[in-house]
Amino acid sequence: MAMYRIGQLAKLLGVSTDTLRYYEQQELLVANERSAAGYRLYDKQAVDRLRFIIRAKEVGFNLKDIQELLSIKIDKQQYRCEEVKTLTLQKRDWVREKISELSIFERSLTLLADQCCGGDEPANACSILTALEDLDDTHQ
Amino acid sequence: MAMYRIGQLAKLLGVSTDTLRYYEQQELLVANERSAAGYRLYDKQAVDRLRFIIRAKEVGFNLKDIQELLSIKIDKQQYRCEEVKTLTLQKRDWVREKISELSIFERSLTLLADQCCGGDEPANACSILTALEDLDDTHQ
DNA sequence: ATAAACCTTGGAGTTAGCTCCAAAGTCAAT
DNA sequence: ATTGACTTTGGAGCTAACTCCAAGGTTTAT
Repeated sequence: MAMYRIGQLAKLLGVSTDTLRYYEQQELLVANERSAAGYRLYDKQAVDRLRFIIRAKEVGFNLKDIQELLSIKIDKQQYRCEEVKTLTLQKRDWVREKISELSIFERSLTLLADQCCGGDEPANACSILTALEDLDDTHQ
Repeated sequence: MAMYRIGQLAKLLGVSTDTLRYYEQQELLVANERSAAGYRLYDKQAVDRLRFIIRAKEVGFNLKDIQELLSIKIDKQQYRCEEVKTLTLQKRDWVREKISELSIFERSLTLLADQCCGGDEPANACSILTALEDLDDTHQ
């Protein structure tokens, strides 16, 4: 069976060797074997597992979420579809919350920028600074 | 002139005393005076400055941005409206970028959740896990 | 034989914005 | 006189996900 050393696996999936060692420390991906010299050796299954981790990150899960997903994935019998869906929906809700926080920023900043002449003159009466100084209505 | 001690100012604007000391260390808000015993004393101007900081945070500026805004605010003659507007627009663009990154997460997670039955049965063939395992089409 | 490229470990550093702590000094009220 | 609330400082710790480093051992190619 073809085994990968850490650098080969890293290159294959486009992560750093440091990241792989970090994932091992976090118990996300432990090398299944060591060579005589103590080198980490990864098999095909480990490649798949890392691919899973990377995909899960791409859709927005953090490493803690991914740990949970992995333990479900390993012992699917013991878990229900519902749990996986709940995790997914919880993460989606969290993402939605972040988006709406940022949208408030976006609106406020746009409003500020729109009010500002942006001209060459000194910022003495810059409407942005004024809005941030005074009792403001930015949030309405 | 009414001077505030750190705890009073903190309470007045709803931040912690630790935060105020941190802002001092970051040179955002330095107490203009010290009492005989070495207590920080803040005047009305400091209150305004803190209010400015809080408002700027509310619309999405980080402390580094705020430092820049403050130095413009202090010496308005030396700066132009354009610079303030540019800062504001840059921050808005950054916020927009974050939003669109999160929107990709949101779409992917929604797609995954929609495909999943979410039922009581074991997660053996859970469509979410499968999508993350296999060469996937989540991003299309 | 030796250089280049690879691997090991443990631990420190990064970013942002705080938050918490201990030991000590100060102030107001009882 | 003493309690309790307040303040000071310096420094450590927190979160997340790495990233970097040093000192050493291994493998591979020439």
